[in-house]
Amino acid sequence: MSAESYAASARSISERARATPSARASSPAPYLDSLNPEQRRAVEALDGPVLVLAGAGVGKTRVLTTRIAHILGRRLARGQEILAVTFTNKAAREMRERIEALTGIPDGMPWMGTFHSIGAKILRRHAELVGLKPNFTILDTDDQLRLLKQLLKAENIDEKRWPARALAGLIDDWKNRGLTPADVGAREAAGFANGLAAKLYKDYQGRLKTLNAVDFGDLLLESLRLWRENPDILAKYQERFRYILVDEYQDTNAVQYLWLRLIAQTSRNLCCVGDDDQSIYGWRGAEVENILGFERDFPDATVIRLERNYRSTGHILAVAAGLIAHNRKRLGKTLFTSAEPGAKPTVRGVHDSHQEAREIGDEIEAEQRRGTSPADMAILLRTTAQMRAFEDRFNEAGIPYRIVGGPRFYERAEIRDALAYLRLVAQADDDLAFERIYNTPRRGLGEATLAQLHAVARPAALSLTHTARSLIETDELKPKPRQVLRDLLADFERWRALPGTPEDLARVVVDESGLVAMWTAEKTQEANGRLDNLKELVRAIGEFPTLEAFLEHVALVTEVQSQDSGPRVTLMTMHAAKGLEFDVVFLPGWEEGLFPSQRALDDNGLAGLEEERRLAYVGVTRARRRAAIYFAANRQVRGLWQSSPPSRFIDELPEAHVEVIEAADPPNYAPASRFDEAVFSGRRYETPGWKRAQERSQDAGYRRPAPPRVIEGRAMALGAETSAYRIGERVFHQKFGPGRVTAVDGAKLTVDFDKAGRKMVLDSFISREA
DNA sequence: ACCCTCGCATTTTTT
DNA sequence: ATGCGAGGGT
Repeated sequence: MSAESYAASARSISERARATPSARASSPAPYLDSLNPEQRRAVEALDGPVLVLAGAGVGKTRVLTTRIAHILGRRLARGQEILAVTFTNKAAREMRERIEALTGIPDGMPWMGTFHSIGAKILRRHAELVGLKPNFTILDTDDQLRLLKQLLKAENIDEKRWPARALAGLIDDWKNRGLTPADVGAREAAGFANGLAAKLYKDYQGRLKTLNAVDFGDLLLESLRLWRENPDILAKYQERFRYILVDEYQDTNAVQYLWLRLIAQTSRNLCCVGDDDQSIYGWRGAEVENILGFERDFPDATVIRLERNYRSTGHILAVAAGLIAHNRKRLGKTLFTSAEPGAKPTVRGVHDSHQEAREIGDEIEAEQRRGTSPADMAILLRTTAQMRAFEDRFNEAGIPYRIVGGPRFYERAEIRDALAYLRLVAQADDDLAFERIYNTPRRGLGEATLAQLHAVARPAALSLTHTARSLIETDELKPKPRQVLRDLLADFERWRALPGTPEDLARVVVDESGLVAMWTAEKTQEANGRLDNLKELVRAIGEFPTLEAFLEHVALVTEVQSQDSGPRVTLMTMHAAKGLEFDVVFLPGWEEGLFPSQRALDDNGLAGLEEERRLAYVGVTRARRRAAIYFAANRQVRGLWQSSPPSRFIDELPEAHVEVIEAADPPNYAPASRFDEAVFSGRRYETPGWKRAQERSQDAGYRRPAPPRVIEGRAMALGAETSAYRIGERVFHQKFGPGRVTAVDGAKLTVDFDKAGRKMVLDSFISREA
């Protein structure tokens, strides 16, 4: 039985009667003509499982959107019968827009979205079946951590030794792998708090249920459980989704894989698009192996490779290919292009992160003079911490920039406070929201009052709001907190009864809650920004029909669409850049320890290194016509200056396609001569010659690089054999002022300060008295 | 209850 | 550098 007829047999006669004739009658679609043969095959292979291996820049999104348009155009399914999952909201939005443009139908694809948003949608429909109410709250990381901290405290576990963050990571990992508390064995849990982790996980899930809440992982795990435990409901969804498309398939984790396999069982019309070379989310549970699993689970799958690159010029592509060829674990794809070779990607060593920012700023200005719009340029970084240097420099130089990712709007304290108020308006039983704001702004309610509330609420399994309502009618509470609490509850009652739009409500709540007054009172630059953010929040709510819709959006969508004011250079992490492209791409920070990240290497060895290399591949392949790589000899990390050798990835680039830019003038050696050695180590890449470098990287493997040498600050000071200071010498300390050395113990000095008396200090904080 | 200071760890990356 | 929790003073 073919997949199509199998699917068809599950549909009603009238449905089939309606769909069939017009499907055959539709005219050859003009949108197919502009596709290359492979793309066209990927679009037209509608029957049965399809795996599309799509390299960078091969028109992947185009294939996905055209495929959907094709399904719709041939009337094989209606929009609501197509399930299309992406990983990011950005990708979902883009695909939605492109399909609307192709079909002219707005909102035609209700089941297009991220795994998480679709999971949430399904879960809300059948919440009772997994022990939730339909209006359940989706916890963010912050709520989650606070909850876990409470649990750790309850178990008397030392939070210093076993941080809540680590437990959150563990639970997240289990959920990504599809493990419920019952599935977590002793061995799995042994690594945390002497095996208590399994119990904590169980307690955590219990608390979530009482709170009528889920976390991110639950959106998938619980919808999977829902399907598994309710075959009738599963069957409905299996019949509904006649076509399933998955973007960025290489990033799926175990649950997502099971989820897809289950829902696609009936129609078998599952089309997964992915690129093993761009798998960069292993750290959050993604399993590239799912690509291999696809062919195992669907042996009849059609596999289509898209290898013609339309994005980058020849040299850029060659550099990317040469780099990724160092990975062993690949399915192997060869990208090619008929575009011009173009300019060779450049490699440039600089003295430090400041020079790096300055040079790139200058290059951006030069490009602008040549007619490149700032909007067509991007700086792609390994970590968000690297952004600071560029922001500072660009502000100085007046270069317009925007940050994608970075500190998220909805995670800012002032926004989360306001959101907590709104959550409580929407749902009085949201205890985590209650705990967040019951004393924000300060209103004289403290630990003691909260403890009293908990003492009553816990055993009775009642919410804090509910408990507070009854407690204020008794004499349990002291008069003052009692009155304050009464007022607070009255505020919420009033707000809940308020007529008007969600935006009106938000404006009133933000104002009457005292949040605006709280920040206005601060009168700092920062507080002003926070007030602006609150205004922005109110404005954002205006775009939603109901408060509930807005809160759902906030939980699932992390970024906020910034109103564009002119073209800007984009500043973002390489992770955030996946799927995007720019004319000119700057890639700073290619240093050992930073990129590849030491952490990735330490935690995951060769696999970690290969993932880092894929990230480098993603970075380079974002560029259409120019890629510029930089490494700095010196970089400030957590306040300390560190010196690192250039990234091994630089030595792995194919020499013939790279232009090495030698510093015209030796870098500026200021401020002190002790940087000299580090500066020269930055030039190492030119000396040994590319050949040796290539050979070295051939036998691949994971070499542990020399750890970064800290050349200023504590680490060095502690390691120093003897101090440069002598007993009796006059010295000056930033905080304690002038004094005289009375004893030397390695780097530790005992100093009699003129004002502060005798102190033990480190010599690195001391200078000779002027 | 609130404020301040100090010591300490911390940070890759995101739905 | 920054941010959090602990501890002590008001």
